[in-house]
Amino acid sequence: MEYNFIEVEKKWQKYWENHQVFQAENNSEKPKYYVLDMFPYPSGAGLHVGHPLGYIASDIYARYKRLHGFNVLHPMGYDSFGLPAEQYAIQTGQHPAITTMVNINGGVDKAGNKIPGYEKQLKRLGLSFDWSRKYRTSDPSYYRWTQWIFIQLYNHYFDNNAQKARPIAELAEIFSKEGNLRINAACDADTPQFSANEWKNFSEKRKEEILLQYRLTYLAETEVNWCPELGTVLANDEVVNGVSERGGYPVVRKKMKQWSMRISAYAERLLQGLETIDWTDALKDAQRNWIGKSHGASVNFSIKGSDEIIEVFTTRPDTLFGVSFMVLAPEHELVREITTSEYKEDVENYIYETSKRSERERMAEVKRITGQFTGAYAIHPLTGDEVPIWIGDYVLAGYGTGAVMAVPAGDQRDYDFAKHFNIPIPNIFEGADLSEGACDSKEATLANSEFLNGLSVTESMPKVIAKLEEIGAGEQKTNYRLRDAVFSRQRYWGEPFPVYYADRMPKMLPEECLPLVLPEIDEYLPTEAGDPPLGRAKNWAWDTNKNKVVSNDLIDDKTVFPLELNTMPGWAGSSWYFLRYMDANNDQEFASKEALNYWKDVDLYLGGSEHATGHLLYSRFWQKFLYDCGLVPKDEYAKKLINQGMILGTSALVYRVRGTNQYVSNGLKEQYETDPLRVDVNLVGQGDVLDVEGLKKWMPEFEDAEFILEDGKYIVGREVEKMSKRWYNVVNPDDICEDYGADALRLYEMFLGPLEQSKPWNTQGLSGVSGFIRKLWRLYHTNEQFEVSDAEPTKEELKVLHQMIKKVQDDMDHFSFNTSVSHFMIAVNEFTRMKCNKRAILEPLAILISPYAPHLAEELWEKLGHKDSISYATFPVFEEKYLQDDTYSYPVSFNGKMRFKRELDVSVSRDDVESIILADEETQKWLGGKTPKKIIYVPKKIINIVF
RNA sequence: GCCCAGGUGGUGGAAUUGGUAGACACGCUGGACUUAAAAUCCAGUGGGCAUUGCGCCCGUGCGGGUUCAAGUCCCGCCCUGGGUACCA
Repeated sequence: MEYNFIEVEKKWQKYWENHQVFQAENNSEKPKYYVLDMFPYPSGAGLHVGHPLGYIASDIYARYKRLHGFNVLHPMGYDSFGLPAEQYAIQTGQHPAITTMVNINGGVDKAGNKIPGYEKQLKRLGLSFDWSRKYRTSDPSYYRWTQWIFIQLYNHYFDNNAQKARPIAELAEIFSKEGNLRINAACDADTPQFSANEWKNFSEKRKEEILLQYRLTYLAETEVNWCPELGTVLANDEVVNGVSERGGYPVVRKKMKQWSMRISAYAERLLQGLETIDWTDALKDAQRNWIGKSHGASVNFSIKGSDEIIEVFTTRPDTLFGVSFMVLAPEHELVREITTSEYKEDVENYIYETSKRSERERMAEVKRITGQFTGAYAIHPLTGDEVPIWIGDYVLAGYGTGAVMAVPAGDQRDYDFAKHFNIPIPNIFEGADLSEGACDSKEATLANSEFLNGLSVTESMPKVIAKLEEIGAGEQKTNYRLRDAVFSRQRYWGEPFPVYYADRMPKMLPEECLPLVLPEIDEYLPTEAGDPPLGRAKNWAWDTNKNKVVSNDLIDDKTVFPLELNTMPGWAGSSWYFLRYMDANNDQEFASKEALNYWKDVDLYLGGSEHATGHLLYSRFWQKFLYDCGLVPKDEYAKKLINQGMILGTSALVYRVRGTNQYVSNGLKEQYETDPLRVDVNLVGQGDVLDVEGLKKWMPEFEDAEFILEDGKYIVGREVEKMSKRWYNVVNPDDICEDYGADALRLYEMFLGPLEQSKPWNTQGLSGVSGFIRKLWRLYHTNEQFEVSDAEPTKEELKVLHQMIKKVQDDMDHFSFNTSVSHFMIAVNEFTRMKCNKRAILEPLAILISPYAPHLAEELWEKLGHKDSISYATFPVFEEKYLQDDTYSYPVSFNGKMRFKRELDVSVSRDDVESIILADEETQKWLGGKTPKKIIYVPKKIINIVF
């Protein structure tokens, strides 16, 4: 009886579902283990073979942990709010909720395309998810808590001294006692200073405005990335190379009133926290760079004829005597104030020109130097010299203070600017040649710098900072690149903010009124007035008496107020989803204290590295905030994180002879002038042979094609590139499950190579694991009948078994799934050779392999006479004694080159080894009469003779 | 430019602390079975020289070095992939 994977896989998937085999317990005596996959967005295109790589790896680990007696939480759900479903809604009018449902459960889209259904595809892979904890971020029962967390953020501020969040009510208390002069809290840059008395005399609205400048989520006029094509703002991590990450549309800078998250307050904690978690260095580095901590000084320059001062941040305060001009960002708030009438027009023109240029244009023209003198002068704090103030777009409004002290001698950008505008370049370094460029060496010695002359960079830093502090013109300062994250999206398919506006000030809905459910609208587009799509909702007002959503007609701004029209960004729901899995069906809290304290954190988190500076930073921030509020037990939520690599496609190329409809086989293409064209990889069989008839039917353009064959076959060219529909190189896991089975797919994806590496997919390779599965099956069968013997295993058989146990265990510790698969093959080859069908070997073998090929293992387990699922069997215990050999086959090397082997007793002494080896005929041959200088003997490793 | 990861047969990769380079597979070649093909099984397969037998020489991106011994460690380069970019 050959192994029928189709039937067996169906049988066990049904069994697991019916018996809820993988349901995790929230109160268990067993130790917990939480294995999490990154939240997928269920797209209509469905899975390709690259997607399940991480799911398979995490599933193997989860199953492995169950075999070791852990209570394993291994959940799955959907990050279902987001742009693609909404873009589809704009095009077709289909509600994004329906699109999302179809994408998850399968069906047919508006254009009649068959949608495979994300969940069906996942279930076919035999993944041991606890489906009872499944949810979608677009479920009101889920986003109710996203809204709730938003309110908590709104109700807190960040105490810089304590480095933690505190209730905003405490802050108001402090203000009424001592104003804000002494408080050290994270706030907007333009927060005014006031005394207790001033505070008391502020109107209620003014007080609210000021508190808003401290809240961890706040409404403020900010410079945002506006994407006109998508009709929404985007966060920094959603903008890649000046265009939107999704769609690649241009992004421009724009000032808008938006909700923001004060993530910058947590910059230091986010940085420090990295030290405590086991994530890859690449990922930690990416986060460190994004946070961008730098040490330096803030220096205040007064302005000639003005009370205003310009504060700059510099990492090189030692070069202060080299300042020959200042540059402000065009958006800097003081620009208009300080510009002299003479330069007003030029400055206005410059600001206008800059604002027109998109981020992308600015980046593309990095080499273009632009700027404009303002006519104003700053006063150098140490020399008293007058320093001209310029504006230039190489200074970014969002970093530091949006102003720099320019030291052309020490900074290449300042140097280029000075050269371009003929500004003097005073040399402040001993013996530096400034004819070609700035001297940015940290080894330089200072000159022309008064009390710093002759000092090195490191020596002068503290001196100059001390001086600045002494005269009150500056201080030591640490700066972070990390900026607050814009949290509003002018979109429909996202969480509504639980916010209404009274007298244009935001007010939170009462917590008990959540969720605020997304309203129905007629079209998923902005309103004619330019308001976000929610502006189309007819019932989108909040009645503060009835505590419910009512018709807009009832708005009176006394008891009925308009609701917020923006929605939350895609990352809102994914910033805390890992907590919800702990208690997914709780309708009283986001998760119960008991559940949170039992599961605590994620033990293993698997996902792609593309989330390094987005999701993985935001979610750490929310976790830290919730931790500060005492709502979660850990301030880092994922102990260990692994980034799985990408599986690349292997595109198939045909070569069209230029100007004809003839296609020439790969081996002959050099004889013609050809253009390569990509064709569907599914038309290519063994040996890269193209199914010519299939190609003719595939697309009309090939219908009348002629083919120049080699050896009667058309051989395609191959190219490795990203798996993508447009390259026709997408391989669907459903097809693989159909042809080879899910177990074969699981084994093969792991066998392909190290988890973290990118590697190309090649369907041909599947025959290897497929053959292995059959071979394994045959071990348990004789003459097509299941048959195992109860005979005692031999020493040799036990050795192979225990070698495998050890290997699998070690590999698991290092997440080297690929080498385990190789080792299964080796062991099965060995047992086949030994004709071993003993229960004492085959039972543990089935358990060892069950995380990788669970369907096959369950079937064998049942045949072995077990009533329960193999998922909760006990992992075989490794015993060293079976590996111990009496002899070892030593490689004997001469000057490091291996020449022959000799079997020696492991207990033999060094002296004996030397005399045995020297007496050997082969040794004498290799020595050729010379005397050995030295004999290296490493027990159970090597013998090396040096001569 | 900066940061990170990587470079081993025709291909994917193995060699976990320096100790037999190329495990395990794919592919390819030859053979068996078959009318034939597929499937299956067996053998060979890093390159070169020799194949009359032993065998020998060269080989882990390149050039140096440390060591009895280097794919592995150190120094200097080259290349590929990813991230990031006027960050003061």
